Amino acid sequence: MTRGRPRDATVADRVVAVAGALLREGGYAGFTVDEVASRAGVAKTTLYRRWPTRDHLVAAAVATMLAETPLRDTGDARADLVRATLDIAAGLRAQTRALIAELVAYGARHDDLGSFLRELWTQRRQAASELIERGTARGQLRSGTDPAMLIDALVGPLYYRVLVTGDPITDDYVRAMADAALSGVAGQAEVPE
Amino acid sequence: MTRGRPRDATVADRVVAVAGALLREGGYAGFTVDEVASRAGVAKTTLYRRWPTRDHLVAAAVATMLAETPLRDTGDARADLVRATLDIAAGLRAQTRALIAELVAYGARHDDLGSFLRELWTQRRQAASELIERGTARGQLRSGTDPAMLIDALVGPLYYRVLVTGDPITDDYVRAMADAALSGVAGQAEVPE
Amino acid sequence: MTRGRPRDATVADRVVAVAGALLREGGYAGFTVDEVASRAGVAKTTLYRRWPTRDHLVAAAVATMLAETPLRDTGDARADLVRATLDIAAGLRAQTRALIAELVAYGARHDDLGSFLRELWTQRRQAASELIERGTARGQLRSGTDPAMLIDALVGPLYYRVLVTGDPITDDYVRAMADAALSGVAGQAEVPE
Amino acid sequence: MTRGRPRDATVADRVVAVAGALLREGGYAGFTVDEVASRAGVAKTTLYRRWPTRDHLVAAAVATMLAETPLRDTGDARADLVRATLDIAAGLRAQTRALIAELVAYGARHDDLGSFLRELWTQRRQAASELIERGTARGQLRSGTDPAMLIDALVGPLYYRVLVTGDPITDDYVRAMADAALSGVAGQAEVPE
DNA sequence: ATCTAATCGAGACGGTACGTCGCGTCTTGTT
DNA sequence: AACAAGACGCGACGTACCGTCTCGATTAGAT
Repeated sequence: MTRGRPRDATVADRVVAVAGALLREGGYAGFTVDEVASRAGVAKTTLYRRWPTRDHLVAAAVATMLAETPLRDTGDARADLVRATLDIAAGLRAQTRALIAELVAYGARHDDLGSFLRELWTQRRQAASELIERGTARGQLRSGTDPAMLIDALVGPLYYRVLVTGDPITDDYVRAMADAALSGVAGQAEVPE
Repeated sequence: MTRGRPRDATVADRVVAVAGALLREGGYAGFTVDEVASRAGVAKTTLYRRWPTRDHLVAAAVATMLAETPLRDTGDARADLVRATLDIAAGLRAQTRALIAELVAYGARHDDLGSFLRELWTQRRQAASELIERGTARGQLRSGTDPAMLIDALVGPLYYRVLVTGDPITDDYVRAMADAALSGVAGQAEVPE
Repeated sequence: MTRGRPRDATVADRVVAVAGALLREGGYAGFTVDEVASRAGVAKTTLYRRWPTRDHLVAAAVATMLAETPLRDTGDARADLVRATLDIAAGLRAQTRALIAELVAYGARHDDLGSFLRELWTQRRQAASELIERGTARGQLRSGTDPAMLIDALVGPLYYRVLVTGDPITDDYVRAMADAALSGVAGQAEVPE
Repeated sequence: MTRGRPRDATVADRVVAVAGALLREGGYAGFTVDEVASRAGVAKTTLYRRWPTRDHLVAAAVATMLAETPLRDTGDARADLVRATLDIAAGLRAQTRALIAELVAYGARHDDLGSFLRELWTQRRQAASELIERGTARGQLRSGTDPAMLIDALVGPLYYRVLVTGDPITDDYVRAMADAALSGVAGQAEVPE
């Protein structure tokens, strides 16, 4: 029973695309509502009708930028985890350090964006946790392995390097780190090359 | 080339103190250059003579907030490392998540700040590296341990939790993680970079 | 090309009124854009959208302060001219010397203001010129009278006293001066320019 | 019994020269104490020791800029006055309109500069007055001529054109105006070509 | 076919902070 | 003492962005 002019469905797509581009170009600081509106050929009013705040818009843009890297369960938990870690590393390398850092920062400060991002990450961790548990059940990982800790051990160093030290994350580094984590946290099995 | 009136040494201290206080009170958003200047009893001009940007000032304030956690070498490398990691965890817990994240973000975006911060962190990592090497020489850590990787494995998960997931960092968590890292990474062969 | 929200017509009036008041109170020095905005209940942004510079605003204010002295043509050109000159003198006396001088100074320095003001003055001179020509046609002024020179002779000394010497302009002075000009200049042949 | 280092006599000259140059370049607005000091190779302190205010410095600079055009008494009062008026017109043409206007404006606003300038002008008017009185005594000007009014009639239109209308001041204009003034204010004698 | 109501583009508006500029004072070491 | 150098307090300037508002012009479903 809705009346009046219907919303233009193309607006959201255009805006989010522009927003993402701006974020990549100039980071959070170079991201201006006016600029987004202008580039997307959209009035600010229209924009604020959909996203109540600049940060909401940022969140929307980021969500589409963080493409889901699917987590496959091939039956070999170790190989799958290494594979997934390599994917994450590749994703981190693809983005600007600055953008990731700023997202983290603003996520920490603004609850809107923060809870949104945390939920996004939680989803992925959940999938990984289940994969780990299946691996543990199959005896591929040491029994008693805490999934959360294993994930931290695998992914933590990557974010640490990206955000804090700025050191590069080579695939070799990722493999070595993953092997160590899987031996240390996950068990004593010899490390397969 | 005479010097002119020397800079008032007390200014920096006062300003940084006030800036830190403001940051703790209201975070990045509640941090105003005018307010800092006014509370510190300093002209904005004077302030901008030392820190060219609001962000530089923020960084300076946060840098002093990250208190030096001394790294002791008692002869027991494992125990010292666990101790140091616990200290770092305590330091992270003491700060607001947001502040650390924002500091990281500035460092990523602004090169001068970034190199300043990276150097700050590099210093600490250097000290830890030497401790690890001495421990390896004493046979307390597996030979061939790559210090950088060990440090990443110890500290990375902490920052990851603080910055990304927001999960709490209990001492038990730190100990478990450290044990895993020391068994896992400490036994790995050097990783070519 | 639609128009967007129309400008609030009351803004200009309020602002100019406040600006004039401030000028009268404290002169050019006591005139602050912030203060004008605040007293007029207007954002500084709005203010700068109309007047690109403090000086433009000052000019606008002063321009409205120079009230239109209507020039009547009663049929007696001599009497009308003396009357008008007395009115101008009264207007000059009413203003602060400084304001008029500053207005003139801005006009001299900034071309946009200058042409604006010059046009304003030209309008009045035009009306006076026509009156003079009608008077000449009626034989009340010597034939061949150059209107521009007559006006200069009538008004010039007034501005000179106000701006340069600071001597007072009594009505007697104005009358004597006008008589002299009307006998002297009004009888001169046209001056080639 | 003065002790200590004597003042550097060359300072004043250098400073005033630089100040004058700056005034001519950018007018009152483009005149900065810091810039003067820097260009003159002088410390601001030194500068403020001599001129307590920016305006005092401006006044000093202007004083040297307004070169005295000597007023000669050849025995022919009419010719001498026309000659002097032409000199003044030439002087006005030589300066930037803007600078003259600004001097007038700031003279009107700031008493320091104002009284200084007024005294400067008064001196000249005094000389002219005496010349007029001698001319009157010699019967070359109508008896009862008010010197002040005659001067106003001669010079007023010039300043008016320069400051207000912006119209040019040709020598023909000056002569015609002077003749008219001398006939109107000074007497009925026929106008010599 | 018209009425009606929501949407859209455009841009003005209030607000808050930013970083800059100039003035006149001060505090050094030097001559 | 006077000087060069330059830090300092102060106050205003003009700009940038945010989120709200008020317009006129669309654009469809309801009447």
